[in-house]
Amino acid sequence: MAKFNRYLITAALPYANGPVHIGHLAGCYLPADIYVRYLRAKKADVKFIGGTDEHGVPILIKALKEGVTPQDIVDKYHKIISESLSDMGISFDIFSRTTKQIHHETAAAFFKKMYDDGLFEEKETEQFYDEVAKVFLADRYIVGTCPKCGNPGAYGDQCERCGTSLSPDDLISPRSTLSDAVPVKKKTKHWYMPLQNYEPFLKEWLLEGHKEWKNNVYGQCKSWLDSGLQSRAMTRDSEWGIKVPLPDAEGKVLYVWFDAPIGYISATKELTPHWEDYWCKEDTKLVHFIGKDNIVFHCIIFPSMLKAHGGFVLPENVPANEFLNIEGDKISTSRNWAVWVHDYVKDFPGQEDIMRYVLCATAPETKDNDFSWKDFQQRNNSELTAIYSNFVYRTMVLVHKYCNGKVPPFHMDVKDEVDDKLLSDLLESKKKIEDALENYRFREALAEVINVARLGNVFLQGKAPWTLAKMQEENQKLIDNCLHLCLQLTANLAILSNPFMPGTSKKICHMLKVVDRMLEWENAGSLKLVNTGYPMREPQYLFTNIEDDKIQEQVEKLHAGLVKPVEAAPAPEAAPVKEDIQYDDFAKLDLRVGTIIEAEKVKKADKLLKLLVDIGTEKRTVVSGIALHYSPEEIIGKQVTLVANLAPRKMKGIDSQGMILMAEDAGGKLVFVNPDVQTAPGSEVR
RNA sequence: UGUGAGGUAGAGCAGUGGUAGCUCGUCGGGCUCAUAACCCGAAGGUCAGAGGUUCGAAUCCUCUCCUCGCUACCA
Repeated sequence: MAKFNRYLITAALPYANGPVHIGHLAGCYLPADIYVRYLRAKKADVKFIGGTDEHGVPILIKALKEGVTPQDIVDKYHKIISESLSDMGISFDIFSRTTKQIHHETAAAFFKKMYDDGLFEEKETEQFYDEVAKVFLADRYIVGTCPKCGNPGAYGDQCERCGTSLSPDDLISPRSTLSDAVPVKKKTKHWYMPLQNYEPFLKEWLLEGHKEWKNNVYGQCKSWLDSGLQSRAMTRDSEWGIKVPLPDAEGKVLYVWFDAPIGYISATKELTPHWEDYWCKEDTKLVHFIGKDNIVFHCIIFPSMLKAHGGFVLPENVPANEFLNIEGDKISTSRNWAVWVHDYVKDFPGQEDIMRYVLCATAPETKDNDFSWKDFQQRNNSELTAIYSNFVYRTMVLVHKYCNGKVPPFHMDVKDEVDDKLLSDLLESKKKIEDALENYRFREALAEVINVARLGNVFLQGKAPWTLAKMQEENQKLIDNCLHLCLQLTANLAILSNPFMPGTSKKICHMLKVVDRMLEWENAGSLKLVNTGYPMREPQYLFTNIEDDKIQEQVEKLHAGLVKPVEAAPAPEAAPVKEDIQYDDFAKLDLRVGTIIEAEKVKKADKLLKLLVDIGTEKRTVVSGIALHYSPEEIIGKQVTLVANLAPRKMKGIDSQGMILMAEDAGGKLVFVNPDVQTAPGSEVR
């Protein structure tokens, strides 16, 4: 740590088109805040930067749909998001927004510098355009029928049903999601950043220089670099965003992923005139806290931008977390499967520390993790209440009972090895916590904090002052020593848990009547935090048990809020009937009834089943794309209709001798077309 | 399709070649200052599966299975 004289900590800018949920907290805001509070307690020079990301197409679209301006949307969500985060004690030094003037200027200047240095490629391409809504459409905003699986709700970049990567050109009957118009191709010019030019730099800086990064982050970056980078457009056609600062750039804005990370710089500028100390001096440690969805932008693209522009420090680490699930299911804002932060602070006022604790304890640090209300209750009741709060409470009660509510003296003459052990255990825990925090292992650090409370309970149990008190006069010295140490340990707990649960630490300070300055990290491990003879306040509970009904209420609320997916997307009308054919055309088809006698999945193909079909005279091997609708076991013995004279075709190396007829509904569900009753295999269909 | 991360006791995790560990939960005991809280103890695991290297494998190699992500114009 000696290498660095100041810290610049950023947390991903939440996108201002909706509120934040606990997945956001667990993924980046909470770990960032814990890290920052720890650094502040160490009296480090640190700035904690955040803000809302307010540009981009989704905001524009949301505004169009709601009939308001994009500014209305971002104003609304900036307010909700910043209040939610501040309610949870996320202690940004500044929480800015990318629609601010200072950011527009900073981002535009950044772009201009790169442009002037000749670092962009100018390319003209054809993009899809919605002539009704008068906007260019990202692939995502075009829907149509998937050519592979027939899903009528496939997006222009991917079909979510069969997982195929698509381009809008592949879609059958593409439509704009905005206006339903048929997209047309239109020429447009953009500025591309040739990321491939930065490969040598990235390989050396990241792959060679930062092997200590988390597995998930490092692996992801290595995967990108190994497969080779390519040019990426840094501008978009849109009215909502930062205008491209060039003369011939009407209707062009910066790509949100170009402007958003520059938001960290703009916000620092807004915060302090000394912003350059944090961004441009080599002895600054820059750390980006993000969720795993942001890895490439923060580890590949933004560092390349910083390098290209020149004069900026590069991130020292990017400790991205994985995703948090809720009650076993992915968080989904569109289905409203989420625990919203603004709901939590309303339903559990003054109990932010419980959620901070639970989210840190179950944070998805190495893999996706699950949040459940049952777990929330259990951790509160058995860890925070039973171990932590209870230790502090019983200490306070005993001090009031046997020591008149004042810090008892410590008598050196009756000190024993158990007392010494307590101190050495405490120092060891402190070291473990520091080590874990400095290496972004927040779960581990927090577990060790609880362990300190556990040490207290073991100590208290072993000394049993309530037993000593049966002969209080002769044992007073022993009682004093025990409770003196328990009080010092309580004060230590306040320091050690402060980064995680600042509200709780404050409560302890209040009870012990000490000033907040005691919470400075260098005081941890000291046994001189409260002074002999000093009176304490009345005991108070730091945490109380949460009853089943309160948890039940939350679970019900979660399920009640769940929005059922709209059945089969915007159910398109049945496909129009094709043009007439003559009987002879039809007669060319040889359709037979067959019985499936064997079925197995085709390896390395999600959708294919290999079938053996008995058509009386022979048995045919047929590969059919029905694996998503039928399992092999359930179809053996079923009768089907087979196109028997279809030219054989190899699929996945298997010769498919025919095709099974399927009926498909508007939602894309496939069912067999088969005889009404069992019919002899080989029967002709006409 | 390729690729990244992950798969260890009922749950959540640690463990990179040498007797499988921690927390919660469960069960038994102790204590009574404390919020049915605390303390002590026990049960519970063919370390996803198969094969290989090794005196020895959760750990190294190969293959397979499962979960989640990425695959470049969603942010």
